Amino acid sequence: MNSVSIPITTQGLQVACSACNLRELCMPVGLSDDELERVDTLIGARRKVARGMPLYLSGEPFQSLYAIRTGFFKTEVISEDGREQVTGFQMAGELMGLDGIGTGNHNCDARALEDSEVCVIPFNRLSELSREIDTLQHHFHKVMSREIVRDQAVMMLLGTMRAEERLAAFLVNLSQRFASRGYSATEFNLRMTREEIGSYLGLKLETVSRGLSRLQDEGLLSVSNKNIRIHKLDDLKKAMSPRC
Amino acid sequence: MNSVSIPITTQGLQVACSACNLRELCMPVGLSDDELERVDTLIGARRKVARGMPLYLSGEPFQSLYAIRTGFFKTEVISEDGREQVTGFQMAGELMGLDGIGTGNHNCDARALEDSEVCVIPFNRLSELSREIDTLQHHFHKVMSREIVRDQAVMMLLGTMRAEERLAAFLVNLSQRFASRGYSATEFNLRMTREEIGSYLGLKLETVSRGLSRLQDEGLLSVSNKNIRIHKLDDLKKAMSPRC
DNA sequence: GCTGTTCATTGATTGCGATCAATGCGCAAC
DNA sequence: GTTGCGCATTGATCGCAATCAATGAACAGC
Repeated sequence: MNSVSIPITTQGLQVACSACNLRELCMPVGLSDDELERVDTLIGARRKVARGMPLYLSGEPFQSLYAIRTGFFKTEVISEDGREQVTGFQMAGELMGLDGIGTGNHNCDARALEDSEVCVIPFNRLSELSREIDTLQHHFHKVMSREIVRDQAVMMLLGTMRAEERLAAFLVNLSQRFASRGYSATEFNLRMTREEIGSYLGLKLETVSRGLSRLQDEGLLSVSNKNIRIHKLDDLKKAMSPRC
Repeated sequence: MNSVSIPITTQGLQVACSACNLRELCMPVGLSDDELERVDTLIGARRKVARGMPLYLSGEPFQSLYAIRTGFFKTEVISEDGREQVTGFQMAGELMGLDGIGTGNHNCDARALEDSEVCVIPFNRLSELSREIDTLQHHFHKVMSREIVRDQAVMMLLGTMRAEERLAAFLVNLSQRFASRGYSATEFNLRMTREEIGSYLGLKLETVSRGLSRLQDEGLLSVSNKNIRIHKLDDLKKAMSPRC
């Protein structure tokens, strides 16, 4: 039935995009069979990244984008004066490396928070192909635009929200992203430390810890180390707003 | 000598991109004459926006990008619970509206801070043309990527910097952008109110006011209402780092 | 000219989150 | 099992920026 050839890489068996279970997340819909086959040629190789290891580092020459197949990443910016800021947490189906296009070098570090695997997408090939396939071009533009909107939402969070509101917003966001991948919206394991959460949310790790305890005391959720169990998702959403 | 036809719009005389003095800022370099001519056809029309008026509002259908020809804009996000956050200030040569591509609707409000004029770039046309002209495609991708990097820098600012450091970073950034447009790096007029600066930097307007007074007391600059005169640009850059 | 409004500055006080500090838990190495 | 280390929690205190409040300056409209 499926006549698409499955390329083999040194990493092992290659799963073509057309057969990937993350297809709805990273690929545009509405491609013809012919187009799908060409998009399959986009993926240069797979790459495994062990927990704690970098996918790329700031300053490295930018060549490729990366689509996460399995695992969990963080991206962080380190300023000249040594300050670190986690700028995002990425999970399966999400695209990394967009920040490198502008300068030709990566502008942040990307590190695996657990053993992970990514699809390497040579940017040259993507550019070529998106010139030929309208749908792919538009999809790519959408992905970049959504990244900008996401960043603006984080700016709003950092600029206007109080510690507990930030925490609630963070958890609700994670919940939704797990849910859209078919996992439970109400129970999941955090892959990052309190310190990394704090960096992302502009808080100290102690404040994150206290905030989680507080949400637990209010009965909205249970925390056990990295395990989160949300009891009242609606109330948690309300806790994102002031004067809850 | 110049055989490019100059289209006329209802707004008055059209200046073609190829003849625009902002060309280095918004257009890719290295286009052939033929390509330049086609890029000239990108601009649908000009549009004047009076001070205080919106260029677009959140929720409106996204059709076009806008390149600022003259003037000054702010973009702001308004959350469901009514919180406002200024996400950026834009000046001549910069592109607005990228946030609308992802959803097909604008995701923030864009308002003129002074009487301004923009070039309207229908997104459909840009997509088509960037499929034909590699250089244009790559330039557009770079612009989007730089926007992402810029947003990450703001996240760093909001997440890790203290009030006075934020203010210094803000002023240094403005200074550089004025300088790259041929204006003075050390004297300029702010187009935005203290409240708008505060919203952008995650501070209250009083804190902005105090911070400026403090920088003035330290002899780094002079403030007179909206007029800023920087005396020690190097020291101001140092004030962006902790323990100055 | 005066009046009203918006914006900016400055002072006094409060409160949230950072900092400092100590304890406890979980997990890997041996 | 024991040791050691990283991570999380909780308490006490401090400091910066938010808040409250009042005054002053700039500017548009009448």
